[in-house]
Amino acid sequence: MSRQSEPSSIFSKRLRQARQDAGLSQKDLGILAGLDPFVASTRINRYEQDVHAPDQATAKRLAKALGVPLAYLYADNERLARMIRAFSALDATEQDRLLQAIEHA
Amino acid sequence: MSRQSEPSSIFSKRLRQARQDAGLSQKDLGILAGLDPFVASTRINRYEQDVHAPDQATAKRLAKALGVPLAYLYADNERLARMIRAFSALDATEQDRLLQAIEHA
DNA sequence: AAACTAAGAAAGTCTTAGCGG
DNA sequence: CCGCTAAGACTTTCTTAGTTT
Repeated sequence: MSRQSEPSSIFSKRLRQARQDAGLSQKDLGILAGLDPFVASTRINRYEQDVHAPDQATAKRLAKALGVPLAYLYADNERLARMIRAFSALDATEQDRLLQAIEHA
Repeated sequence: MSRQSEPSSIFSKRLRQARQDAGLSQKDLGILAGLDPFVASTRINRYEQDVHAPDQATAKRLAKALGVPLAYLYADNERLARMIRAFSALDATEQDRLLQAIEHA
């Protein structure tokens, strides 16, 4: 991961965006996700800067702490990102109804 | 990553599922994704068994080779997985129409 | 307080060289 | 051909200890 002058990864950008939307500091997000308070700030910072990438278990805990589906953190275009968040806010019945509609379009 | 008797990660399961749906061998998928042919089979195998996890750049190339959005490989429930695939098959106009409908539900 | 960084310690992945179905 | 695996080489992340805004 992480070459010098590359654009930030999708994950990095979505993570920062979602954290700021949630009004959390880097440290607070890390703690919420179950990281040791002494390392929380450093680790979240490195993820957002795309210097390091978390393993899948950590990514899952971050998504949970942020109240977004894990898949949202990997959505590589804005429409898909919006769709994932909106869809996850629906209840099961509405999700099923929507799937029927889309899959038979 | 990877403890002995844990269930496979979301990524592992979706990767295998998508590869089999595409009718590819582990080796062929790896080659399609740009891996060195000499290591392709081993690496895809390790990803599917959740022994190792690829970096984000590799995950992105795998998704592309499989014809699914990167986010699909991280969808942690079946409804969301189906939604991501169906949505990504729509053209931009239809995606926008759908977003309007969902976000104002 | 919040965001950020360097560097050694620690933990991970990758390549090579295979086995068995 | 296909799926799978061990182990040393190699590469990455993590913790500590800070600086900067």
